[in-house]
Amino acid sequence: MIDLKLLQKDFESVSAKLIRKGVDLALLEQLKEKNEELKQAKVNFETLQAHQNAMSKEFGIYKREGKDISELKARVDANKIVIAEALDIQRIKQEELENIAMAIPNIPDDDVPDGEDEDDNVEIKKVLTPPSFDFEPKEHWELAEQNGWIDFEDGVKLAGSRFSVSYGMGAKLERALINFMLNFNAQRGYTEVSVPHLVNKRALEGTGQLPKFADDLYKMQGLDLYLIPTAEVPLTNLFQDEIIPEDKLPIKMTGYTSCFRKEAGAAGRDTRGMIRQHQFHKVELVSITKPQESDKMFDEMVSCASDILTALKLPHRLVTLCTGDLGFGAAKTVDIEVWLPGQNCYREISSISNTRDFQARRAKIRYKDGKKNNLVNTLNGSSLAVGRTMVAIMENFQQENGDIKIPEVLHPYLGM
RNA sequence: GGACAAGUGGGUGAGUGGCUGAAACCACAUCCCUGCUAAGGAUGCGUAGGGGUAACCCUACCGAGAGUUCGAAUCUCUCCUUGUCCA
Repeated sequence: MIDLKLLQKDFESVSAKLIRKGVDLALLEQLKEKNEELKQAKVNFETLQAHQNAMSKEFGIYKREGKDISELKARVDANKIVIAEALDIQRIKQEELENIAMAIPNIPDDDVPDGEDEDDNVEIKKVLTPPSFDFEPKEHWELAEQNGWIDFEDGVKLAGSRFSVSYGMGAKLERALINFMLNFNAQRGYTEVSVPHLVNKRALEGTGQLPKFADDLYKMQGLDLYLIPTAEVPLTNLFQDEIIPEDKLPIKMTGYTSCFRKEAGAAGRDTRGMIRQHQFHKVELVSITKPQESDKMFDEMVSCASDILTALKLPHRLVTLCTGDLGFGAAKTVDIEVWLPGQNCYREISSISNTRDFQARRAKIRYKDGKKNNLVNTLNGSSLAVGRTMVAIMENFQQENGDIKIPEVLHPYLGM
């Protein structure tokens, strides 16, 4: 959630920044107005309540002194009705405000480039050179089927389209990649955490998936439980409502989970293969820092993800997302795109975001800054999406006969 | 799944209707004192929101929500969590 105080105080600059991200000015003006109205309603209610409390105190004194209370009671009773009304108004205002505020995205950082969509993202650098082939490189689904690694039909049989089943070396490679990535992250100081794959509504509100993106989530029927779309949700919400001692910061976590996404609105995109699945494996990084340290942490996380690809000898590039492509909760995002020879293009394999205090405000994650409690900054990033890493390995290391060379760093994990 | 019990501030823990935002102790912070030795003393110490230049004042919060009452940590109901016993 954005800082309503800041919006109130500095409407011009906050709204200008949000307009860059495509937020309607009228909506922001409405938000500001609602905020004022709520404040008014609160002051009104609290004044009445204070009056009521004072009278109730008198009551005690009257009783002790044996005085007649009927006149006082009449006054108190009358006030009660007024209070109830004032409280109702306050509640309605509160609800109206929240409905708007929870749907406003994060304020983009000043150095985020303007743009409409992914075409306007800005490349930071390329790492490693894409391989050249003296034959026509195949796409991963062809290689996956030819090697017997992945069966897409079996996924359909069990669940439906956009599910797949891995076999033999395909399944082993998944497991090897997860282990390799977790160990890699651990070496960089990230504590491995194993979390539930189901979370409640509060957690999803905390990280910003709800209320706005309910259609992308799988919900358990009749229960307040959702399948997680990313480990970012449970990892970040581990600290929901917590006041973290200053010396515990920064907190660096890594975790592997399956991720579940309905992919609503993605119809027709990447329907073949395993680029876009309803269920996929991902190793995630989540960090919690003081505000002044989050930029440094952000760079560190980008490097961590990039270095994993380098260790796997996979060519990739780093791009800064433009305002139009930036996610709901992110102030800044760097995507890592891996080279896919079969598709002859770079495709997203990791996304690292600094949400600043956007999630912290929603999830009430704070730290003690000397005497005061301050909101922390939360960051998250994939390191990496396992399925897409498999795709990259297949396409980059394919031989003319369809065989695939396994990257050396994975050999120990595969008993090779 | 059933029965019973419990859920209070960083921790332990008191508190069964008003003088309790909450005793006491511990921890913590600042200051003071001191050669009789892991000492003593003073003060401070929850969170969120709002008002005031400020001293300060107001509102809410004792697992969550609803209710009774002029007034609830304290009574009632529902839910959640934990513990113990049973299946």
